[in-house]
Amino acid sequence: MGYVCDFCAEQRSTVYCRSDAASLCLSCDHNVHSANALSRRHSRTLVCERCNTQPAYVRCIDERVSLCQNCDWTAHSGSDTSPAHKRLMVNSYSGCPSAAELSAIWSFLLDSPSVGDSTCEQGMGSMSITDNRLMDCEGSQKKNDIQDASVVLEASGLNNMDANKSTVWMGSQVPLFDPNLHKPEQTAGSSNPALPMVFPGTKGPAFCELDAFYDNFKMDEVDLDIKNYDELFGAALDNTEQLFDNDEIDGLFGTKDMSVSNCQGANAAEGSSVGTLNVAQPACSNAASADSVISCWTEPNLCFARQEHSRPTREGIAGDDQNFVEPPRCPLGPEISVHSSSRSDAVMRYKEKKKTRKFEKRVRYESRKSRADVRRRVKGRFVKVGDAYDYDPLSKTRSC
DNA sequence: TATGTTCGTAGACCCACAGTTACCT
DNA sequence: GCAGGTAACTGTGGGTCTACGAACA
Repeated sequence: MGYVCDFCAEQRSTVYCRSDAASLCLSCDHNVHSANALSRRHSRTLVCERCNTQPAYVRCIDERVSLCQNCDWTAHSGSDTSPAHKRLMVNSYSGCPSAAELSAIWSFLLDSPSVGDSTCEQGMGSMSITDNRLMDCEGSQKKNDIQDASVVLEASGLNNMDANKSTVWMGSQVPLFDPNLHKPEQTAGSSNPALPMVFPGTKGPAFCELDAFYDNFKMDEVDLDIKNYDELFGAALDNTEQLFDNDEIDGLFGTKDMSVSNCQGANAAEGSSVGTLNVAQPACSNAASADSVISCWTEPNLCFARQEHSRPTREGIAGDDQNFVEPPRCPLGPEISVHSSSRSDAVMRYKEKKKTRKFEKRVRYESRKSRADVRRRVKGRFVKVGDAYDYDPLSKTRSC
């Protein structure tokens, strides 16, 4: 990873894809992420213009650079003057946005001197993404690939939003979640309250990411009941368990009153608030930026895949696996305003999955199983060889 | 609000019999 | 101690039955 696109190795990298862990130029970004429905779900954001290896999550207005949290901390926590810099959350996007939509998402780039002469601008211009294509993305996968819609929603949300008014802050404390913004009716300028909220610095409309989250959360492979998380993950997820324990579904989808204040309470032991996440230096030094923390939730594979191999105790997080990012205690806060239809779909999928879930039954003797599989039965009971039967597993027929 | 009925779900049970285990000679 | 014989026990899957809780009148 570096200054050049990881894909073509020619153009300057402009955006960062967490799912691919790659920095791409806009042209390659389009080519790569328009390949299929899954790749369109990848959430991308600007690449940090300082280290060029991490996804940017803030835009320093004064310095006109996009920074990852690490570089942001380095730049704005040390000196006396830089903390006063105005910064904007860098929005991420997914789907196949047009150049105009990208401009809307990152409006601050338009007045950036580094853009006009960069491949970024050229990339935007060279992108052959049309609005029709975008609509195709939406239309053809209206149900299955709702994240494509995030491009439209996110951009429209921003169009209606005064960027400077939305989330400008100063100092080293980064308000990832503004409790005032969590209210569903306050979608930061959105005229449609039904639209999912757009949270600067997080990934698009909450429900899109959550949908993927829910999908990945169905861990039939390990036969997980959510209530078993505590057993499996121990104290590392103790607070997370609080979110889920009351009611698996409602806990997951936030229909219970999971207010920000509750989350803060759950995080009290951690010594950091959620409403204004204190970006502690250790987290930065550990490469566990708030941005990556968010991606941890929105990209569950990243987290749980690791958890499959190692129990994520706090010690383990800090020591054994430096790359492991502990799931945040309550980043679901703003995202609990999941669209009702999305929620019902998710609930339906969950119930369906739960219904068909096979509680792991270990077959100790394969020979017995294979024999039982071919044994004839009467009303489910085994019968002697030669006796009348009503069910033959081999022929799937009934003799009487 | 209390009671009775209906419905859905989860879990126990049954069957034959090959393989395993424990015990005896 | 080793080998062989015997009895008791185990564990397989699909259908059925029963208990229980939720929903409704």
